[in-house]
Amino acid sequence: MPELPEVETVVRTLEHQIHDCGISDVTVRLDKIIEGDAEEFCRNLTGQHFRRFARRGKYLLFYMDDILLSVHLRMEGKFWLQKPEEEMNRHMHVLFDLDNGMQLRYHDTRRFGRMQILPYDTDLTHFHDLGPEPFDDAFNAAYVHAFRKKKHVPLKTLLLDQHFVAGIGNIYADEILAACRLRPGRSCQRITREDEEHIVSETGRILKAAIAAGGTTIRSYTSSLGITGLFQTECTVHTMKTCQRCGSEIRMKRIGGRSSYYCPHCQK
DNA sequence: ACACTGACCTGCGAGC
DNA sequence: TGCTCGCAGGTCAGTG
Repeated sequence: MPELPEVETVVRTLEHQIHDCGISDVTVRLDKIIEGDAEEFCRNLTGQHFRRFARRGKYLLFYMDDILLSVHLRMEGKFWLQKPEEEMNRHMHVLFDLDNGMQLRYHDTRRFGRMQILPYDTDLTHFHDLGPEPFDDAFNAAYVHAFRKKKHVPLKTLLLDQHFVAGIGNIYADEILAACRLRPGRSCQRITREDEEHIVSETGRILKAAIAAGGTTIRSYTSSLGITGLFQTECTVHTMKTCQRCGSEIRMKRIGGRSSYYCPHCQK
């Protein structure tokens, strides 16, 4: 369940670990992970180097010598940097042999993740029709106002809409709404200008704090091989039993098919 | 045109 | 103990 902060953590960790590493061979063990032809994918990547590391929404972006590799981890995708002789399991679907003797392994129990080769100069502004990055100036109260006025959905659904803003997932959507004291089921038609400003500021504040928390684990990663996020660090409502602010019992309701946690006392 | 639902997948834990 | 069932959730195709 990697959301923006975890993807950012993975990007930074990999940049630290495999910057400028070359790919000597690629093995695809599960074709469906690859968008397009798997053999062509392997051919295109062989001989390329990991030159630059970036993120757009929940997409990992690896700029190679003259192509772009985009990876979406979806729910359970993870990268492992291991020695080729280390034990393999049935969930390791794509293997990148590196010229430093290590192997970068893509692990995904639920097989939802996807990888794609794109032109180096792919326009990221309209990439997968993603909305603005949460830290971009384009994500401001006026933008929230204009977007939400066209929609008739609960606030939770609005925050999860990647066309609205890129990178928020189920956990942070709940946390942002708790910080704004807004119920996830509240219609996005029925909020104030002040609420719009809160949504912008709390989104930025919470995601930045989460990235900073993810950053602390990067250090522990240097001694470990798995690259996963932490992100259950500072939840106030999501999967909690009682509200951290008032002690009320947290309620769970399904909104837009997702479980949504909120405090009935603090959130209106 | 918009909003909603189910499919994609596997592993895990609750309940019988 | 061993089975079934529901849940976990990001995204998109399909439906109303």
